Amino acid sequence: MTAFSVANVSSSNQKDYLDEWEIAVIDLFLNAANSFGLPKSYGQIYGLLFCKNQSLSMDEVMKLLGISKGSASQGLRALRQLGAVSSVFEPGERRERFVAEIRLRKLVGGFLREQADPHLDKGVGRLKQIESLINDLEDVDAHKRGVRRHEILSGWHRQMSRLLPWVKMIVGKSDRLPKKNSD
Amino acid sequence: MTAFSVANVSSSNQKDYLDEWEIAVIDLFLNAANSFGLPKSYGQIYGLLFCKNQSLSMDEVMKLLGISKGSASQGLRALRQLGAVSSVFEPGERRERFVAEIRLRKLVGGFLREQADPHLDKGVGRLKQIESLINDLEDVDAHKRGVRRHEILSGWHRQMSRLLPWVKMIVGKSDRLPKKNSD
DNA sequence: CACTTTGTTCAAAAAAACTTGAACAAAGTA
DNA sequence: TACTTTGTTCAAGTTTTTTTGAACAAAGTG
Repeated sequence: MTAFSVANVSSSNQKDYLDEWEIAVIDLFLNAANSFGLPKSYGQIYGLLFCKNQSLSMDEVMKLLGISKGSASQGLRALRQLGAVSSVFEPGERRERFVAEIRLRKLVGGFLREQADPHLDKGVGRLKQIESLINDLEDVDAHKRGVRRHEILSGWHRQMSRLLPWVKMIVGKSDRLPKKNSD
Repeated sequence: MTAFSVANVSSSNQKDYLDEWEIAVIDLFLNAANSFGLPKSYGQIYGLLFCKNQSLSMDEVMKLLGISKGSASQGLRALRQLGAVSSVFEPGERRERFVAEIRLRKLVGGFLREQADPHLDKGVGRLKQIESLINDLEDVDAHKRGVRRHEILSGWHRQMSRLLPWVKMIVGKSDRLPKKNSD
């Protein structure tokens, strides 16, 4: 399981199996993706790229993780959209290759931009719609209750909007560790 | 749809249908629950309680939302566990009644406590396991790569741990709006 | 052009998550 | 004790989400 891992190298200087620790890391990201509401395969793909210190092609991702073409294609696209993965074109290589973004600030920023911001934006419209429904109420007490609820929701909305910039800010501080020689 | 809503009051001084704005608010929370990774029915239940200015029994929740006993029971339990709902016993009433927690600070705090904290805690163990797998590596370069990855993950873990207290703090500021007379 | 490689799409299959309701438990009442 | 009300549990059913893989498109090559 440990020992000289010399055999089993493919033509592209790349093992065709995963080390135990890599499997553990991939599983970590699988779970993380899950709890962020992303498909497991996205987590697996990100985890795999995170482990490697060189770019991988979609084909290699498929084979190493044992997932289908469709999953790999869609997962890589979504991860790129989130800013969690970027594609590189090695000179003289025809196919696209992928690397993981490892700056937490970028990962969090991308996630918030793609997931949180749209929700807050939709929230504005929803609140307006609710407000107008409440204004149609004729019963005075019912109206007052509605107005109060709308105020609370608006307050929450404002607070969440104020929170996000802070999150991006705080996560940004002291991101990378002091760079070691490796990589 | 608007007009004098006087008829249709049940024995407990409680309408047995929902106003349009209430339906809209419930739908808002349904969507919100969804994007926080909670079942839709939890969002509906919370939304319903949020709209009302008096406590509701499980039975009323079931009937107003048209959901099953099982969903209502499980949803209310989970929401109470999250601190989003609390139960009250009206004097002389035999059954439990429920009210929504509307302080954002409490809601966020409960969510983080129940969802984020456990993940961070599990993370500690996972990181240790990964570390030990990496220490088993014999190849020097593979080991260095592993160590580097472990360092990165540990850094992320530390950052997320630092972030949570800030979130609770920031959301706490200027929570409630200046209290109006209603309610 | 014919052929290969690379990547996308999407309908159908599989898996996961959620909801239901009947059986059960607990506790109050007569 | 027998009956009622209130609430829980969980296997089975339903819905939603995710994955698969075959068909297709795009682009390079000889």
